[in-house]
Amino acid sequence: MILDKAETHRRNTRQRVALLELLTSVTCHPSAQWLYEQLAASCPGMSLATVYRNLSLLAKEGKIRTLHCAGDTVRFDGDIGIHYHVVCSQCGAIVDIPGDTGESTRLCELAHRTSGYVVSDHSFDFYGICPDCQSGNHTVLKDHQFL
Amino acid sequence: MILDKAETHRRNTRQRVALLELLTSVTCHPSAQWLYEQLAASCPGMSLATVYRNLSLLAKEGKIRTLHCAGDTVRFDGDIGIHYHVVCSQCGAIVDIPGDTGESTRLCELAHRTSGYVVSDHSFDFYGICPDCQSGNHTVLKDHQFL
DNA sequence: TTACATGCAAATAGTTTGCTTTTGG
DNA sequence: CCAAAAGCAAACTATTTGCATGTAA
Repeated sequence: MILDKAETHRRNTRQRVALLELLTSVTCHPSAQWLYEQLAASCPGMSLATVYRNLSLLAKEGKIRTLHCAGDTVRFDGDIGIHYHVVCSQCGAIVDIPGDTGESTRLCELAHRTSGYVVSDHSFDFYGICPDCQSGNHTVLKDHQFL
Repeated sequence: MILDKAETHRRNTRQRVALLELLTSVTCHPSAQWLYEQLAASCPGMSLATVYRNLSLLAKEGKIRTLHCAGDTVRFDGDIGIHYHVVCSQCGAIVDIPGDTGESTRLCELAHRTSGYVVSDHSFDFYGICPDCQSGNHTVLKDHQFL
C-alpha cells in the first residue's frame, strides 16, 4: 500500500516482468519455489534468489500480496483486491472467497478501536478440507494443488 | 477440535503441564523459543525440541491454537475461544480483538458454500502498527513484545 | 555509464527427527 | 514394567545474503 519513493528508479527487468505477469495471470496462490520452476523454463538462468527478491519488492510496492495462512511456506497472490481465502489443511490448496469491502472496513475499524493499532491491512482465512481431499483424490502437496 | 483416541494414553509430564500452564496463563502470543526460555528457568534440562513436540500435540488435541499471522515464526495462543488478532508489522506484537460467534459462523458458511471446502476453522488477522511502535518506542522484536 | 539487479553459493533461522535414556501410569 | 516422552545433536527446509558480474535506462 505504501509506495517507496525508490520505486521510481526500479528497473523492469526481464525476470521481474515475467514474475509479475505469471503471478497475476494465475488464479492459484503459488509458493516462490513453484513460481521459480515455472519461470525457469522460459527464463534461462532464472534463479530462486531472484524470485524471492522480486516477490519481496513487489509486495512492498503493494503490487502483490503475501499469504502466511498455509503454514511453513509463504504463498503469493497476484490479486490485490479485497477477498478472503480458504486453505486445505491437507493439501495446502488455497481458493478465493469473495470479500465484502464494507464488512472489511467495519472490522478493521473495530480492530483499531479495540487495540490502538493503526490498521492498514487484514486477512481472513478459513481452514478445512478441499473437495479433492474429501474424496480422497490426493493426500499430499502436489503441483496440481496450485492449479 | 478433533480429539485423537490416542490422547487417552498421553502422559502428563512435568514439561507438558508446565508448558500448557504457562501458555494459558499469559495474554501474549509467544513463539516456541520464548516459551522455551521461560520454562528453562523452572524446568531444569527442558529442551526446545520438547517444547515443539508438545506444542504440536496440544494443537492437535485442540487445547491450544497455532498462529501463522506473524510471518516466519509460528506463534501460539492458549485461548481457544473465538477471537481475532491484530499483528504489529514492525515488532510482531499480537493482541486480541473480541470475536463475534455469529459473524464467524456466517462467514465460515459462506466460505463453505463458495468453495465446497468442509470448513472447520478460521482466523481473522489485522495488520498495522502498535501504539508503542507508533511512538517510536521500539523498532525490533523484543522480549517485551510478548508481554 | 552506473546504480540497480542478477546468479550462484554459502549462510541463517525455524522447526523436525533419530537415537538413547528417562519416566509416568 | 514398558510405551510414551525427554534430551541432545544432527538434519532439513524455506528464505536471505555476500559478492562478482551483467544490464536497463
